[in-house]
Amino acid sequence: MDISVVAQQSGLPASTLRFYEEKGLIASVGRRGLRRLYASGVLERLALIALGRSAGFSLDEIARMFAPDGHPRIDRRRLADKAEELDATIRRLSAMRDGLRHAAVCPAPSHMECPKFRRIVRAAASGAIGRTRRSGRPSK
Amino acid sequence: MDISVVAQQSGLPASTLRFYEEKGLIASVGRRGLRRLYASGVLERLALIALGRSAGFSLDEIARMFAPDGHPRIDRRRLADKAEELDATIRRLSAMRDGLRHAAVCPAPSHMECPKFRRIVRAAASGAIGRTRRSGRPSK
DNA sequence: GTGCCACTTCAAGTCAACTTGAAGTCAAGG
DNA sequence: CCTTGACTTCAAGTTGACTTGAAGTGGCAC
Repeated sequence: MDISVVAQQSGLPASTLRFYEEKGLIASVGRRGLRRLYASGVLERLALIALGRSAGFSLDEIARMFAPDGHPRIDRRRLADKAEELDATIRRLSAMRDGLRHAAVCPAPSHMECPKFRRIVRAAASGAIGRTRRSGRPSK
Repeated sequence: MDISVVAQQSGLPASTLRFYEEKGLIASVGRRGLRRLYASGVLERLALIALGRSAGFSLDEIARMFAPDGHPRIDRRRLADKAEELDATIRRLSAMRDGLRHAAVCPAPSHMECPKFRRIVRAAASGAIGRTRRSGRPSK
């Protein structure tokens, strides 16, 4: 398969595929002239990479999850750890969501006069809610 | 208050406070020589900023939430929207967490032989689980 | 009065995951 | 055979939220 085909099938831009190859995340099976040729298995590989990204692994971490032979060698322990991590994030975000929802309908004239709002402000300040790189689309 | 006091009380490095001031997120009440002096209210302000960050607002978005007079003018609609956004993220991460948990204990000899695992791989690939900037500490 | 050192400014660096641009190559259709 | 344009490489740029470094300043304990 040509890079454009893989791009089309995977939904990733060709530049990303080249970038992933440079990073060792995927490999081409050869060249036709200068042009990369990919085996169809690369699509499953890309799906695994997408999965890892969704789960919050960095590209470097994902790269380390493939054995040198190219087969995924996924440490079950790491998965469980990441699940725990996700769970903590979920709890944090849930608290946040509930706080925002309350603030959105709170009848207090100013947010700072609402005890509930002040409580989540304190929680955020104390780091109980915690510093985070965010999820979701950058909202405008 | 001296910048070092604010740093100490807020847990933020002085460099971050200067950066926030430059961005217009906080303001000093004056100077003693070159040194910034902060009113104690800056701590509440920083708490609000921390809250906004936790909720996934960018610094620019947060800056826009303060009226020119310095008072928070938080649009309830934006809060509700952000809560919705968080909720979507939470659902996504929950699916991910469950998938990871299963994979961590799955008895299949290789992950790719487990139907459940293959299902979440497909979900990730199709973008149903979705692209994201991540939460939580960069794991080593 | 004087020396120390916490403060100051400003430019540049960092990190992750890509994207963009310029300049070059070459397989394939006409 | 020759043009076309999708590919190639490599370097540099992007974004957001800061951090770091160099060089300078001045408040305050002595």
